[in-house]
Formats: sequence, C-alpha cells, structure tokens
Amino acid sequence: MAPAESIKESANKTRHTAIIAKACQYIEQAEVMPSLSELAELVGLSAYHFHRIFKQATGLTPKAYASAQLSQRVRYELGKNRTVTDAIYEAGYKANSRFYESADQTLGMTASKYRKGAPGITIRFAVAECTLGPLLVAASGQGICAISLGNDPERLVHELQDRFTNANLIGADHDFETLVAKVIGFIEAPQIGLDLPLDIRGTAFQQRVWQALRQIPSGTTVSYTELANRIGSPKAVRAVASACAANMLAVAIPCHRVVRIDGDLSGYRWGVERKQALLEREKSK
DNA sequence: GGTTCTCTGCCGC
DNA sequence: GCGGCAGAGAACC
Repeated sequence: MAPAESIKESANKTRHTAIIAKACQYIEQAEVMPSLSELAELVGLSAYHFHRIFKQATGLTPKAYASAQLSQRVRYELGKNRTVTDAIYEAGYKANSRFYESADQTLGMTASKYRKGAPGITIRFAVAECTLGPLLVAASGQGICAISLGNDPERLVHELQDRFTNANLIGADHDFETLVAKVIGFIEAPQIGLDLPLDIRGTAFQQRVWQALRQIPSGTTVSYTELANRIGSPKAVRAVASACAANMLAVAIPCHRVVRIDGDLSGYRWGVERKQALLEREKSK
C-alpha cells in the first residue's frame, strides 16, 4: 500500500471514530431513544451510510445500542429503592406495557425479581483444560457471561461465585460440554471467531470500551491511550484501563491486545504470561 | 391492519 | 467513501 493511501485511510478511520463516539454520547444522554435519521443528521451523514459505519465500528446497530442503553438504565433505576413502574418511566420507556414485553430479554427475568436481587438467575458453568491451563466457562440464559483462566480450578469457581453472588450456579450437563469445546477451540485459534451469544454485563462506559476492544484485529495491539482515543474519551485512560481489567470474558473480549505505550505488556487479569502467550500465538498466524 | 422505521444487499458515482 | 433504492421484516399506533 502506498504511504499516501494509508495516511488517508487512517484519517478516515479517526473521523469515523469521532462520529461513532459522538453518536454514542448522544444516545447515552438522550431522554428518549433517538431515531436513526436524527443521529445521522447529528453527525452529518446519510442515514444509510451512518447505519453502516456504526455497525461496522461497534458491532451493534444504532437501534440495538440504544436499546442496550435503555435496559441498562432500567437495571440502574431498579437498583434504587423504588417501584417497578417508577423505574420503567424514569429509564425512558414511554409505556410500561412496552417494557414488560421485553423485560424477559433485557433483564432475563421479571422486573420485581430483578429488584429483589436477581435470585432467579441460573448460571451453568464448567471447568476444562486448555493449552493455557485451567479454563472456566459460564453461561446464563442470555449467553456466555464468563470465560476465565487461571492456575487453580477451584479458585476460578470461587471467583465466579463472588461475581454472581445471588445467582443459582449449577454444574455442567452434556449440552454444556459442546459449548465449552467451542470456547476452547476459540481460545486455541482466536482468529476463527466465536460464534456464540455473549451476556455482557457492565456500565455504559465499560460496554463502550469492550466494544472497542472487539474491534482490535487479531495479531495487533493498541495502547491504553489509543483505546481511550478510539472511544472518544482521550482523557479517560485510567478508566479505560479499569474497564479492561473488569472484563469477564477472556479472549472473547480481547483485553490482552492492549499494552503499554512503550510496548511493555502491562498487566493481565489472568496472568501476564498468558497475555504474552496469546499475543505470540496471534502474531504467528 | 395500515403506517412508519430499521436493516441489508446491491449498485452508481 | 458515500449516497440511494428496493424489499423484507419489525415496531408502532
């Protein structure tokens, strides 16, 4: 590729990132869900094209992003001590019937159950062995909610219990084994991609960081500073680093591809030696 | 049940 | 890279 072209390309990329960040911020701050054309107008693009680049950059359509935002607000409002109806309107739903239709999807349970501390959630899990050592995979009804690596299988299970204190954790059955096998296959060869639904739980900011992480191609790395730039919050480098550290889904959300600006590997929740192994494996592909 | 909105594939510039 | 059309499907009223 000619140098002039690559400069042009990266300039475009930066512009896109700024556009996406602007749209995300707008969605986050909006009282009601903005329409596609409203967002497109905001960033000065046609609705068609905006929709495409938004999806390309975030992995979500603008509508899906806004819905995720909405359900997150409901979680937050339900967490306060108030009635379910109040929480629904406070979060920005126009009618509570609309919320109840989708409650099962957004919360994985009824709203009153969620308010009582999510006791009803069932999480299946299994510990297996991969080339990086013991591996724990856990899934709720929504999708995979944890992938973790470590030296001690028991400790992995304890960490899962600490993370989902009120959930009903059950050991794996036969069906679950095939899911675990898929995850192992993915850990061994991340470039093939993971074709499984994920249950990603975090704040809006964490979700933005994690989406950005998922855009980093296998075999490449970025710095924390660059990642902060990409999500449109260049000053939030430290917050970005803690969001990376809060990641529950090893490899599926590739926080191992973030390194210090001087090339130092920095830390890794599941051990720096695993981070190095993953990066070397990806580089050689 | 009609209308509007979202989403995607395809094409032209 | 960007805009636009067509058509299907979902959401809305």
